[in-house]
Amino acid sequence: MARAATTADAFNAVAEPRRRQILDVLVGGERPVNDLVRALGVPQPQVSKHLRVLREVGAVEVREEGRRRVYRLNGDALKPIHDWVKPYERAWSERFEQLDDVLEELKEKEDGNGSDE
Amino acid sequence: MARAATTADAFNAVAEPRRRQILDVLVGGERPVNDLVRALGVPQPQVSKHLRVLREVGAVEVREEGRRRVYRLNGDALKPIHDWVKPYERAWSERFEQLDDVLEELKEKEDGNGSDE
DNA sequence: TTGACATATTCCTATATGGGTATATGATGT
DNA sequence: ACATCATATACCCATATAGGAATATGTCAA
Repeated sequence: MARAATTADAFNAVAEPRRRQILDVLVGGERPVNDLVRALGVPQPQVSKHLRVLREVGAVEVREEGRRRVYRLNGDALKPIHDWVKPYERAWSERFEQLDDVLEELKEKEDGNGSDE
Repeated sequence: MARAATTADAFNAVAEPRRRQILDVLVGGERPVNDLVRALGVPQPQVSKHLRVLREVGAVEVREEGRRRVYRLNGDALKPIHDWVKPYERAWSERFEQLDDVLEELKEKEDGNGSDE
């Protein structure tokens, strides 16, 4: 089997740097395709193709406005990524390390006295 | 050009569900390969291959212990993902939406009086 | 209608993939 | 030395890709 499709889920969709870049631009508000083309400095067909992928995973939505299509962010689609990576935060967060120290201390104290409950 | 290598960065590495699963197991503490094989219910060669990818992006580290290799998590490698996705949190967070309401209110108040500075 | 503009789609190609299966490497105990 | 356990690697294959280039689709303005 090959790799999962880029459109399989948000994880696969945002694995591509250009697509993250597009989303980063759209955080600043909705934009027509041409704005994105200029912002990324990438040929228009590629931008359209990336937008298709983002659309398919629900990360962006389109609105037709005359001859242009205005894309807007739909951050909800990224929630699974956030939720998944969140627990790993403790690995690099000072605050969590300090919390770990406190918990360690409590545990030692508990181990000290045999009284239970 | 083809898709970026799975070993290109953490984003590409964790796009594969099995690899996220492996990391999720390792959050609970270091484990030899065989434990992972049983935990995932996947043939051993596949687990070893996924571990290779995770090693190459720095998401796990190995320790040799007799004839087994004990893998442990290195959450730091996932920080870029967390950092990237964090700003999108406001899209689904109630708390941020409420903050947005407050800011909106402040903005309207400011628009009301023409006094500047 | 015609031409310019905005966007999407199609066709091409090299490439890396994940799964399956078999085998290599290396350590352990007897 | 040997069989066994633990892990990694090699090989094969179908598949989806990202980029490039060309073109289709659709809208506006004169």
